[in-house]
Amino acid sequence: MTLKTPSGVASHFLRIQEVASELGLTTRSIRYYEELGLLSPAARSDGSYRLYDASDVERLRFIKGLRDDAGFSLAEISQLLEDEAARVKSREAYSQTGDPAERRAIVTDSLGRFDRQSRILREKIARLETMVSAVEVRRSRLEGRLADLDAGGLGEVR
Amino acid sequence: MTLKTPSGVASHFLRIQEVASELGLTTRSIRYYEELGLLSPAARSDGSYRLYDASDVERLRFIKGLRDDAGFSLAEISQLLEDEAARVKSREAYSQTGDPAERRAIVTDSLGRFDRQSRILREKIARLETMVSAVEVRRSRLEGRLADLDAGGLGEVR
DNA sequence: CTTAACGTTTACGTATACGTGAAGGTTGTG
DNA sequence: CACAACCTTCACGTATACGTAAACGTTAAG
Repeated sequence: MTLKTPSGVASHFLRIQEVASELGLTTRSIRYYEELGLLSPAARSDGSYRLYDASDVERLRFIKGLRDDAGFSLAEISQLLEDEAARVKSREAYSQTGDPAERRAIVTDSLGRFDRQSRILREKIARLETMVSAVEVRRSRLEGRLADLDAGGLGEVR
Repeated sequence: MTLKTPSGVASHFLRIQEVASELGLTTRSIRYYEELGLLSPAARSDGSYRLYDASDVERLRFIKGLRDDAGFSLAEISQLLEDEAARVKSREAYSQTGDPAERRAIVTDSLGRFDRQSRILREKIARLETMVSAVEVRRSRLEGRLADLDAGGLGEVR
C-alpha cells in the first residue's frame, strides 16, 4: 500500500464503503460531503482510491450527527465546522511554525470554534426541552380527564 | 364575520398571514402543511379565507419546532402527530359519546401519543448531549496544548 | 360602492441532498 | 495474470419542501 499522505505517517486506512458501513452513510453522501468541502480523505491510494483514517471517520460521524440528530443543513454544517481546506492549512501552519505565539493564535481560534459548536448544540437542546415541556403540559391535561373518568366522572373538556 | 366553524363557538380568529408572521413561517408553508394533512384551520370565512384559532397556532408552533429544532421531515412529523383527519374524528367521537369507557379509550390513545412524542424528543436530546460531550473532549485536548504553550512549552501534538 | 390589501386555487420553478447508472480503472486473492 | 469486487469520475434523475406567479375572489375601510 503506497500512499500519497502528506504526513507520510503509517496508519490504518479504510476505504469508502467500509467507512460508509461503519457510519450508516452511503458512499454517495460521503463523496458529496467532500464535494462541498466538509472533509477530505487523509490519503489516496496509487489508483486514487479514497483512504480514510480514524480522525476522518470521527469528523464524518460528527457531520452525520449534525445532520441527523441536530437536523442542520450541510450549509449550516460547513459554517459550524471549519472548512476542510482551511483546516488542513491551519494544521500545516501549526506544525510548520515553532513560534509559540503563532501556535497560541491557532489554538485559540480552534477553541473559539469548539465553543461555538457546543453553544449552538446546547441552544438546540434547550429548545427541545421546551418542546418536551409543552408536550408534558398537554399530557397532564389529559391525565386530569382520565382521573375524572376513573373517578366516575364524565371527563368533560371543562 | 359569519363562520362555518363546526362547533359554532365564537373565538378569536387569525388569518393566514397573521399566523405566519407570528410564527416566522410563510403562508406557502402553512398551506403546504395543510395539504399534507398536518393541520386544518378551525374555520373558513364565507369567502373561504382560512381562519386559525389559538389551538391551531399552537399546533403549528409545535410543527415548526419539530421541523426547525428537532430537524424532522414533514413525513416524520405526520407520524409523530396525529393525522389531522383522525384528530378531528376522535375529537368528535369524544364529544359525541357519553360512554366513559369509550372516552377512556380515546384519552388513553392520546396519552400514548404524547408519551411517544416526549420519548422521541428526549432521545434526540440525549444524542445531542453525546455530541456536546464529544466537542468538549476535543476542546479540552486543545486546552492542554494551550496550557503547555502558556507554560513556555512548544505545544507539541504529543 | 369603490378599492387597496388580502386571500384563494392551480401550476410550474427551484435548491438541497442525495440515488442511480454508465464507462472505465484498481486491488488483491487464486 | 485472470477476474471478482472494489473503486473512480461524470452526468442525469428524483423526493422534499417549499418559492413564485398567474388569474381571480374577499374584506374592510373610506
